[in-house]
Amino acid sequence: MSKDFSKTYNPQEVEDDIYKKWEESGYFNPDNLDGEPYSIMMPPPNVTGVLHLGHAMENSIMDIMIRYQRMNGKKALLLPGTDHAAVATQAKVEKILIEKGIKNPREELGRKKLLNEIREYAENSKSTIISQIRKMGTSCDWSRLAYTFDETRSQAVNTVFVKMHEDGLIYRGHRVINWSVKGQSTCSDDELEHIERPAKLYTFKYSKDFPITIATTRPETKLGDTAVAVNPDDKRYQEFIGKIYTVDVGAKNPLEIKIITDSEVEKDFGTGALGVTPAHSPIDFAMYEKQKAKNDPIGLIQVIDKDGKMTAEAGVNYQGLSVDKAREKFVNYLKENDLLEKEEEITQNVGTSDRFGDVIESIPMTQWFIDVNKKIPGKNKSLKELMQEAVRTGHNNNPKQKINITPKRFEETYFSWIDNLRDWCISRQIWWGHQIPVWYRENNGEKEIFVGENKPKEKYNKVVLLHAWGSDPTEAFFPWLKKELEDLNLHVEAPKLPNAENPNYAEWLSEFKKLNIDEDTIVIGRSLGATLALATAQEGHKFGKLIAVCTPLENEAIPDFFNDIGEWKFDKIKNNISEIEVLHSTDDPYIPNEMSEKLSEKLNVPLTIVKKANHFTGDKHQEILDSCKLWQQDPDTLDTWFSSGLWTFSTLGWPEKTKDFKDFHPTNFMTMGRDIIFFWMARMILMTTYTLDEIPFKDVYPHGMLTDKEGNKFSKSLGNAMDPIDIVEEYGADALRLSCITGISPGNDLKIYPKKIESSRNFTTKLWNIGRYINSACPDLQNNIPKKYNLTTTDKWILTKLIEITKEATADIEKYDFSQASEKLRNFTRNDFADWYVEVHKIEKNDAILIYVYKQIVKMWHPFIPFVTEKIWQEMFATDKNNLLMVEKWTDNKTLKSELDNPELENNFALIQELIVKIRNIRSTYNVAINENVTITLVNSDENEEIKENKEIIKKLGNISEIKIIEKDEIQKQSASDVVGDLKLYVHLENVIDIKKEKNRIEQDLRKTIGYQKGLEKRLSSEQFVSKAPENVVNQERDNFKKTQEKIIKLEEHLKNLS
RNA sequence: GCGCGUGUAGCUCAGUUGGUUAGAGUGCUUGCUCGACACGCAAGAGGUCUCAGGUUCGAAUCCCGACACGCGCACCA
Repeated sequence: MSKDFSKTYNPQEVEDDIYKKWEESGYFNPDNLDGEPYSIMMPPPNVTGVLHLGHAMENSIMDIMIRYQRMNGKKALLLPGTDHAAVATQAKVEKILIEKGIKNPREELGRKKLLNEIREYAENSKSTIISQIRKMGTSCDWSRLAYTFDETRSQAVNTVFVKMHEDGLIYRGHRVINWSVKGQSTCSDDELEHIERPAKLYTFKYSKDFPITIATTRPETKLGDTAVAVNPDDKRYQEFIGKIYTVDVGAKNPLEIKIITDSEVEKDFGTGALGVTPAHSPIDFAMYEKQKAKNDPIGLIQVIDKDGKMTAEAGVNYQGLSVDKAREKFVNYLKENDLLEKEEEITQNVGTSDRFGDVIESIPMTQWFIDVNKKIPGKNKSLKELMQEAVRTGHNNNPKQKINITPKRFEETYFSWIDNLRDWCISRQIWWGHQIPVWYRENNGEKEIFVGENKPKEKYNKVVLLHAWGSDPTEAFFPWLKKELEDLNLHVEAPKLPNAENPNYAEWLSEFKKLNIDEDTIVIGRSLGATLALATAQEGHKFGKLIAVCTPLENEAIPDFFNDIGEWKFDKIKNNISEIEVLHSTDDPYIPNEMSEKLSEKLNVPLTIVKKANHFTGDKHQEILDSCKLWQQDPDTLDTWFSSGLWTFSTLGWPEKTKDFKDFHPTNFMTMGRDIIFFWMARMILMTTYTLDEIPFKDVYPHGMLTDKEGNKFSKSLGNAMDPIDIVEEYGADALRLSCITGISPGNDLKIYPKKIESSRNFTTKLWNIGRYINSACPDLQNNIPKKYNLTTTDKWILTKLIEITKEATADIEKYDFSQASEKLRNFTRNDFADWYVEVHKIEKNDAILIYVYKQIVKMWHPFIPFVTEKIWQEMFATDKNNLLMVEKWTDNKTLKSELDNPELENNFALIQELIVKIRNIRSTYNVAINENVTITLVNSDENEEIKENKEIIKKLGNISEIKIIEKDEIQKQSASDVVGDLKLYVHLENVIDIKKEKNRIEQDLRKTIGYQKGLEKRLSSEQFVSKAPENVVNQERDNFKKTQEKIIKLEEHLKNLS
């Protein structure tokens, strides 16, 4: 095998090849693995751009788990995917378009074009994300790649929506919702970001003779007040309760203010009375509903509209004003009328939209909601209760279906969130997302509604738009219409008929015949366009429906045209067109009303008069669309978390009954940013327990956020953003991965900075270089430990440690303590194996043990730093080119012990180590150069066998030329001395010994030792300690005392001899 | 306001059920090319474990309080 060991490991040169090799092996795909299934669904990154460091951490965590499980013989699946991220992506693309100069993308582009723009952006982003995930070495199964907005996932969304609707859990309701004026959409309670800002609190009366003073920070909303609420126990206001006062504050109508009670009102805050504005405050709206339930209703007046402007209800003085202007004006009104009592500066928390950044307005609207409190049919449990149960006792109280959250404290956070949870508003007015699977149509004045997984079948599926006078229908004829119709997924043709000046019937007819018009077609024609359609029907051309708008049957200006049509035969027309509607616009400047009247009369169909069918205005008029009698899908889209909530099972092909679903659900492990516990984790639990009657995952690990060294979150605006790919390119993916998990503790933030990454990189190089040494020092790398072998002290020591560390690292990974695991492995690899065992190997040359331990180390490191370990494996240990480390067996403690087959491992190496360190210390103190010969004398009174056995090691590592061992202590002149366990050490330093320095050194040691001994003495002389502390502790301390005593004697002796 | 987390070496963090003289990485000092590694090796300095109280024979660890920082939640009109 070729050995490719460069001096430093170059990740840039090997990572891509290694990843390719893994991918081609097929082992990313669990279908090619055996064993028990183990699954993790990757939290799908938003297609709003590129991955950031947080994703790198998430990928590291998941990949450690999946590689570890794969090496443990599991059928391991890490399923990758991306999230269309509804509002986030649309907001992002709109921002880009605005920067490009498109002022109002929604209006200027329309639904279809804007969606195309977003789609294009999303696709780009997706492919970037995928390549980034590859770069990080994540071993996910690309053959199962999913996207929240693809066909399969959309099917799951619709299926769940319909099921919830059937169960009455999804309803359409008119309620106060959170409205972003800037985004022109609702948002859920969780999408609000509360920010603190200074505000003014105004205390005032509605009118001079109104008996109660109230306070508010939003005076302009007071134009919509319908009640004043006081605490039922408040003595001050008893006499007013139930009374209605009519006040005129300048709104359209005088306000009818009813005095009501509500225990939520705090007596001690402000005046203890609260002006109730049901339309513009969720709390006030709740009061409105409570009053309604009590059969003591209060009014609801909407004074702010969707654009953040005052409505007509607010009165002529306010209508059309912005909220801020109206506030100013209203406060002025109060001042002028001497109604304002107080004006105070306070700080206030306002909810802002987390995506659009503007202050959220509370507005009453009809929206779709998920009822979290209603009992699910057949369950006697609400969605809230399902969510609680899964984490508290297990789904259906089954402990095996219990979700464990690491760290545990997040369980409380989760429960308190559920306690405060209100019905979830799921409809959004943005376009990028799953359109709500509800269709409406107008049928004979009746609104029909259809809720289903797929669009109901249309009667007609094609539309042809015809205009007159050679105009381009897409420009002159209702410019919006083509777009609207196409948005309904219809095939639309809009041909321009020739010869504008003098329309020629024969010519038009031949053009008409080229069109693909049949019984599935609706023809919408205005003026001569419609006339032409009638004429062709008369000639025998059959089609589905004609909507004739302002249609002339004769025209003096172009007699030839009508002459060529000939005599109208209305019976024939009616036979060939299955449905006809006649519309006339009141302000069409060209076609007189009578024409349409005549047509409707002749055809015996009603004439519909519409406003503004003027082809020059482009104003929408719903009548034409309604006339098509098409199913129109609810234009709203679903909250993005609706689809994310289905992620653990929609990714497995549900609602199809797939094998994947059977094998891999519930998933074993899930991780996500701590910040989306509510958004996502909670929603997955809700959706999955409801839909599948099982939990989505067994263990969930919400991780903290990555920050820079100062603890700031990474962000573009702060300018501290680090691109994970830049890091991969500079330091390698392994270094990035290792940095992302060293120092994490569950749920806490983690600081990451270049020095840390460098340090991780240095470690991977270290691991590589150990391999490089072994590769050059050991002739046979396939050398296995022989059946019979004699272990030296060092062998025993390193194997004992290996067993210990294997046990601990395994346990740490099992409990998701990745940092602990890697830290232990790092210390073992560097401080024990490299610094000591490898050095000893240079003397003892026990290749088999060296290789064995190294192999285990490389295996254990693989989940953390897969590239360098795989490369080492390929260079050193792979038995053939298909042998990959990624599917080698993770060695657990049990197999390790049986492989070693040596029960008598023990640790006697510590003494040797200490001795060597002391020798080095003395050498260093006296600046003894390496090439200078130094000899030592050891007083080995207790005949420590290890010393004799390991003389060579002491010599080599301590750089000693000779060791003399004596049994009885004799004063060694011209030497430095120390005490190591039972041993006394003399380092002979004939020419360099400095009595003063040596005295200092010993005295310092002595001082420390005596201090320690005194502490021991105190403890041991305390009767309390001796009688109450456990025996083993007391004995240990006694033993320590004895040893310390001996050490002190030796040190004192030496000190005496020095003087 | 309520809740949670954190506070240990200059910096970033470990520290198991309380039990010797509190550890690692990094930085710092000193010395080094000894069979791989200067992205390295060796030796060393560096800590009132935020503060105050309590429980205990014994506290970085458990309890109570204070302070600082961070985060989450909240309807103070």
